[in-house]
Amino acid sequence: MSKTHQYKFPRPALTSDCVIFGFDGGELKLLLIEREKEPFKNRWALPGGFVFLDETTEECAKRILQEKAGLKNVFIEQLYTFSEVDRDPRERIVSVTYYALVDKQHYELIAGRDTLKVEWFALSELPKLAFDHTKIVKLAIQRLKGKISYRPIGFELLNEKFTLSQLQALYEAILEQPIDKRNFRKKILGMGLLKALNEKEKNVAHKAARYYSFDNRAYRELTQKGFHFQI
Amino acid sequence: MSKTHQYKFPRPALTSDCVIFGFDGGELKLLLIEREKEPFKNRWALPGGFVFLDETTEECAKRILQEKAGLKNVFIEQLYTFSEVDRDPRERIVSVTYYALVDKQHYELIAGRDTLKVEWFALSELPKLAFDHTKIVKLAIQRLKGKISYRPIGFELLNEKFTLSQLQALYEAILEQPIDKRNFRKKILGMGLLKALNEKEKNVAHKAARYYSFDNRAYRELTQKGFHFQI
DNA sequence: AAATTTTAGTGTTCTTTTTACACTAAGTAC
DNA sequence: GTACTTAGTGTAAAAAGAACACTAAAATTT
Repeated sequence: MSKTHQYKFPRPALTSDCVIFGFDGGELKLLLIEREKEPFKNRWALPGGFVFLDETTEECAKRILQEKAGLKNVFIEQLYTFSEVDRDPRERIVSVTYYALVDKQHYELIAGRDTLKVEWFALSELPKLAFDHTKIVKLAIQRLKGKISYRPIGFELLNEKFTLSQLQALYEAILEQPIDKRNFRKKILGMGLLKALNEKEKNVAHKAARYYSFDNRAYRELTQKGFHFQI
Repeated sequence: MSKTHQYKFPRPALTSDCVIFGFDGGELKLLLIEREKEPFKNRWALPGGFVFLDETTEECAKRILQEKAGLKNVFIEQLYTFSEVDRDPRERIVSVTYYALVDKQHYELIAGRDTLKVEWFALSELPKLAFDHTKIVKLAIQRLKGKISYRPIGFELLNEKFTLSQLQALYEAILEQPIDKRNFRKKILGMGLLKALNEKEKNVAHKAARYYSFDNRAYRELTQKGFHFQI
């Protein structure tokens, strides 16, 4: 990359912010960090940071997830780019935002390693957020709600093996509406995307449910044949 | 905005590029401009330009549409942010892309006003594009194809008044599949989103079709009541 | 060890939506 | 006024979605 053609325009700074979703079996949660510095010192915020010259915005988002929340190998997808001129009081900052879906249980312990204060908040009990982060979160929720029905991304929020009841509870939490158990099972099993495992729940005070896992390979094959996931 | 907190990181340049869709009654078209300078001199490209400090990326995209293609008051929506490190051979450039839907007929004359060479290309006959613009176009087509069915954005590609056959032809072109005439009419009229005008086609060598217009007000009201557009 | 509590797991009927399909009407060109 | 072309219309069959209630199995309590 030669410097000879460098553009002279003053440039907005470029950051990446992440909306991190988790699911605890009953409710959707968001991972937030507490800001240590001004502006918005001590306010909760989305983890974010500046995009370096040698990384894509997605790589940046993944780096931030790792550095600020201890999350690794996580599903992320671009959400939207926010560019309001006054979104940061210090200077012009454009943010390419991502949303991440993580298996909360799997990461709970790792999340504390960094020195920052990191906490899960129920969507219904979000604190006031720094910058325009509330707006970003709202869009992320809307996107997740829209996408969960026609793309099999919900599995990213669950353990690799899960029961059908857990899966249903997840859909009910995200869509914010009850789903008929029999119809749900009929539909999801009818797609042929779930592998029934020879394993059941243990130490539950009721009939133990069978575990299933998402069959990624089958999904790819079906998709090629024109199949469309739809809950 | 004080300069005291300015970040020292070297910054990617930020641009905005626009994928402009038009419809000529039979086929989807794309508006491209020919590059006057290196790199990719004389190659066709998406209109684009640098984001200034005092404008959002969306305002930038609208400015570019106006400056480079003579388009004004156009429907645009953010597509995706492309940030591959090597997408421009000169230096690191991140591009926030938009797609625009325009009534091609309405703008045909104005488009030539700028000094740049500007031309409509059928999607099936796109030339080799500069930079990663082919990738951007592919994503835009995919997005349009996905969105046209559940958001009433197709009307942006038609004149304010249109016949049902024109509307159907548009859907068939975008979805790349034939649609049954009677079922299409039943569905679209059943939504109550079209105002039947007291006006018919003129100078056509066959039965003249009635004109309709999209009823934006009805759409907003229905949407509030939980209605979901769906073709 | 019997009874209680709790969630897992299963089919059928009715309703709604989607699909498939063919003829008459109205305008212009010749 | 005949030919040509596209507009405009309804019904029946198939598929998908919605509504609904009981038995099975595990741990806990009595």
